[in-house]
Amino acid sequence: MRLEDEIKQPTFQSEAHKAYLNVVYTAGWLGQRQMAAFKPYGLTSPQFNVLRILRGQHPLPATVALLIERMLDKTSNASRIVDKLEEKKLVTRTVCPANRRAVDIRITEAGLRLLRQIDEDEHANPARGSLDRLTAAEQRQLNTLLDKIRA
Amino acid sequence: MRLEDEIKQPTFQSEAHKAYLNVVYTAGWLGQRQMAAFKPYGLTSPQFNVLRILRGQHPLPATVALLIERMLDKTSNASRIVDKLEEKKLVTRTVCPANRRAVDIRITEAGLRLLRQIDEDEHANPARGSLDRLTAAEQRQLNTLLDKIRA
DNA sequence: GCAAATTTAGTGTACCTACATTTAATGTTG
DNA sequence: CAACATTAAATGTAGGTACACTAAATTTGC
Repeated sequence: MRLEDEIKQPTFQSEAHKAYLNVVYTAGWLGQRQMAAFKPYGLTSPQFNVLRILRGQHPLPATVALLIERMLDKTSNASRIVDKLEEKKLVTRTVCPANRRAVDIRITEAGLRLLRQIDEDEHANPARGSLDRLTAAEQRQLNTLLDKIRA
Repeated sequence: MRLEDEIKQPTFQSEAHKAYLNVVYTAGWLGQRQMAAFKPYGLTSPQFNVLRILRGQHPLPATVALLIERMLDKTSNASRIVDKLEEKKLVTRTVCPANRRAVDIRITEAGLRLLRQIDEDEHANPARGSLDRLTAAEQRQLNTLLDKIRA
């Protein structure tokens, strides 16, 4: 759907301004769909993303610093997201023996089971599926353009 | 900068998945820059966006419903954003005489002055300027691709 | 070897989003 | 016109982001 119609704005100052609003609006649009998709599993998007990073490390632990490095949102508060996951018994936290400042965070069996269940549900992530509306060439083009914005 | 490097992930499941992450990551990247740019003026991004909508309506009032319709984030809580702007005397709220359920929201002179000041500062919005790294043709291409994602 | 700097997490506060619920005014309809 | 439904905004609560600050462990440098 055209951005003009979605935010009821018939014209924009410039194509650049429209592109700016379009990136921000589209990310929000995708984010809302992702949030709704994870809700049945009792997870938020940031919680899901942290769990995925931990699965990627498994069976090695991750530290808070490693999570931040790999998260989409660098300023998100990984500590508090891990708090929520720990309350739900999806991760464990233990002081790192080699460096007692750091904390070893590990995904639990329950966490792995939950991710497996989400993976198996084809409808679990309609947000990611939206990208299939683009051809492979268009997806590459989009990646190139976005990388260029952040040059 | 390449997404791979920004989130320290050497490969992705698919080009579609990478494109998905790229849209979300780039929007966050732009959002952080916008937020930092408005900070010196004591505004947050949603507050700025609401002020701009109100200036667009000026001297006519807007209702909360109209703000939501035009905001980038449809589920944001316009009422509470208007609360903050009202505290700062940048907008006024009066019960709409024609429909006493609705509230007429208007930008004040102080609000108009603040927006003028931000407009005049060329460095006020580095986020929007990032889009100038794309050529006009690329900006159009990006808009087309993003609109297609939300088809 | 010890004082100072740095690193690693965690905390406090303000603001925001997501979503359900509430309150009041207005429409609708038998 | 009274009962019910709908509309417009506000509120309550849980979780998240932005950013400054704190506390503890470790590293660095004299």
